[in-house]
Amino acid sequence: MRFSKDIADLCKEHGLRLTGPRKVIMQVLAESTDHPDAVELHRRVSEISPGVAIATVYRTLSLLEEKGVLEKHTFGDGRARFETADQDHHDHLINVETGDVIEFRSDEIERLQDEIARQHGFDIVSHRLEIYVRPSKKVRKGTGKAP
Amino acid sequence: MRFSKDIADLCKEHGLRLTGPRKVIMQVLAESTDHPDAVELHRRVSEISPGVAIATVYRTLSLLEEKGVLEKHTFGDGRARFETADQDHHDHLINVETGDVIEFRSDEIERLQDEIARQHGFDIVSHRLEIYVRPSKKVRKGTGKAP
DNA sequence: TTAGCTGCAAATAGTTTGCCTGTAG
DNA sequence: CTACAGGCAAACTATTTGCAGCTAA
Repeated sequence: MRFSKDIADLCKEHGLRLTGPRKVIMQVLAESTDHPDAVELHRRVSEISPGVAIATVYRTLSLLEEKGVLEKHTFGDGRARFETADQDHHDHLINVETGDVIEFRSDEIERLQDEIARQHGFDIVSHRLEIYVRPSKKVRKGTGKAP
Repeated sequence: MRFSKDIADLCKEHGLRLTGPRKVIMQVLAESTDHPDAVELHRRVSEISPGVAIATVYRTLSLLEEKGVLEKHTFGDGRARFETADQDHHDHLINVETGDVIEFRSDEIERLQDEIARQHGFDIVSHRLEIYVRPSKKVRKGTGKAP
């Protein structure tokens, strides 16, 4: 997960104090390649800095969401997951067998959504498209997914 | 919300006993035009039959979901909402100002999703598309949405 | 009769909050 | 110095479960 700028700068820009817990939490987020939920994030943070309370993780996450730095997602399983909001918009492909989340983007789908909203007399505020998938049964060379 | 068949038949078909609480819960579901969550459903059920426990509502809902009669949705707000699974597939347009949920379907979007999954070497298990919208600012006759 | 239901209350899981101490700026 | 943060534990919300009595088939 990549932040648009340096952690210190991000805090400064949004009027947040650069504290120890915050540094660690944002550091762990920055180094995550997946979409961890708050509990998992806290677990990772605790490995580096055992004293950090999970309440602090939640407070930091909602603060960052409020500031528009992070986006919250809920992939159907009750828990909230986060990712940086500064990058290009994308949707998600969720592998139901492994839980892996793959990002993708389709301008054509975006355009169709816009059209549908307009047809109903609405403007789009945001949207969420999640495709739950499993590896294709058909053997095809190049998937790199040998069982 | 319309069930594919009579409540009694549905129960029989899935080997479920047609009990008082179940009758009321399914009745209320059948008469709902919105997508109530378990707590709201329990509230409505209680108006008709005050003794029904919310645990029974949850148990009935997950039982019906398990049997494929209902589909569970989570529109970002922690709570699970349900709708009948027998009808044609559709996606949701959520009016963020009123909370109203409007159903729609776009074969073209469906087709594109399929294409994307295939490109990544996956088969679609299911998907979820939610477009969060607000009434268009542009005045257009015929929307029937006078503020 | 009896496996399947139910109500009740207690248990979970995820998340939020109050309070009082700690510290970045 | 002091307003913002953090730790801790209690509070909350949504949902699940154990148990003992009830009932549809």
